[in-house]
Amino acid sequence: MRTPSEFPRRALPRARLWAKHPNMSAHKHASPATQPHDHRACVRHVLDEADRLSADGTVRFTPVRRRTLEILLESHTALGAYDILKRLDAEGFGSQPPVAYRVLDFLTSHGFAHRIERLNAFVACTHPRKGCDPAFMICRICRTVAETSAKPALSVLGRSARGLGFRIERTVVEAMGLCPDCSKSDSP
Amino acid sequence: MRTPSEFPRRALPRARLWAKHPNMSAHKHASPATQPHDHRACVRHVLDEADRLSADGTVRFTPVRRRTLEILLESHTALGAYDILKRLDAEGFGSQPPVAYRVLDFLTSHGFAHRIERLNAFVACTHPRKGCDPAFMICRICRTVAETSAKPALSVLGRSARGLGFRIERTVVEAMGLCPDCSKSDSP
DNA sequence: ACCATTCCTGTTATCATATTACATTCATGG
DNA sequence: CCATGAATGTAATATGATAACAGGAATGGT
Repeated sequence: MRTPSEFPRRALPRARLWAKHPNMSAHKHASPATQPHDHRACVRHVLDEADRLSADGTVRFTPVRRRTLEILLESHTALGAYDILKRLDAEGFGSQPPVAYRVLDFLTSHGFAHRIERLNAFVACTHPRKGCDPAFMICRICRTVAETSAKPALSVLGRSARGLGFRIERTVVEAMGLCPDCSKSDSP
Repeated sequence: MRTPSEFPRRALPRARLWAKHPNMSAHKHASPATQPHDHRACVRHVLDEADRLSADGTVRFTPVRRRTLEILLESHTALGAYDILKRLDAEGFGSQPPVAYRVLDFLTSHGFAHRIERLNAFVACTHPRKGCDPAFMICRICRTVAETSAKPALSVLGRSARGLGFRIERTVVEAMGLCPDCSKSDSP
């Protein structure tokens, strides 16, 4: 196994990599994936947030973790765990499935990424914060994923759940269909 | 390969097994899975519907198909494709994955069963009819699945989709949590 | 500075879920 | 009675996910 010092993948000083006690604060939503936007700013925005949280909390953004987030952020499309694993392996990280799954578990449980159940795949969260109750629109052609809020939909569902005595802990809302671009090419 | 005549699994006369041109009609919802109900009636209700559709339409309810539906109907819990396959194999049907996946594909595409994305598993639909836009409440302990309508939630989501130029074709709404029973045992 | 603890990373092996490709059977309709 | 297409069957393989365990690195106490 190689030593971490062989992987100076990022410009950040080591000290900023390790931190504790996160305090995720809400902020304005980023532009949705399907809308034209300044993607470099969009990426920087998320990474800055990650660094900020790293700097003040229990969230430890290690090299693999941060690199994986960067990979996910390259596009707003869903990537499978093995796609990510291939990338990480090629860059000198571990080559075995648990490497990818552990990182993805970290990212999703801290709100930096979401799992798309329908695709068994993952996307970066473009507005990382707690309790974001996301709903996704997934393009069945290009796998682009646009994230919106499921809050209004969930309030309706919650009422129905209470009627049944069911206690909801988490809800998956995923709409499959065509993004604006693919919608044009697929049919009039 | 054994001949079909070796498998007189059902009491129905052969003639009723094959039919064409379905005409699924809506009817009242069955009692939700988490509520106490007459399950024998609940099962009969669905199978009668299947037979009725078999009798007048393109829907061909072959032995494996009908048997699989019966298996799914035994409980309101989600079964994996391989669980079902094991059962079918034991009863003399094929033993390879495509057997199960094809049947499940038939059942889901005709509205007799639903795929639960979160569990990679399947449940019988207790009120088979077209365009039912289901939402599910899934117990994370006993895997019981209660089906309700996602219509109200979807109308909200649809508005958001139109705003993004996204064309929704199908929506997955799955709430994970605790059913009334497991809710009691898990915590006060 | 040293050690203990804990978290993180890595490995091998295995399991679970799903599909492709192709052969055979059977109901149906000419 | 045969042609056709749908349904069923098989083997082989792809894809997704976890269990179990070993070594390394940061942290905290002394």
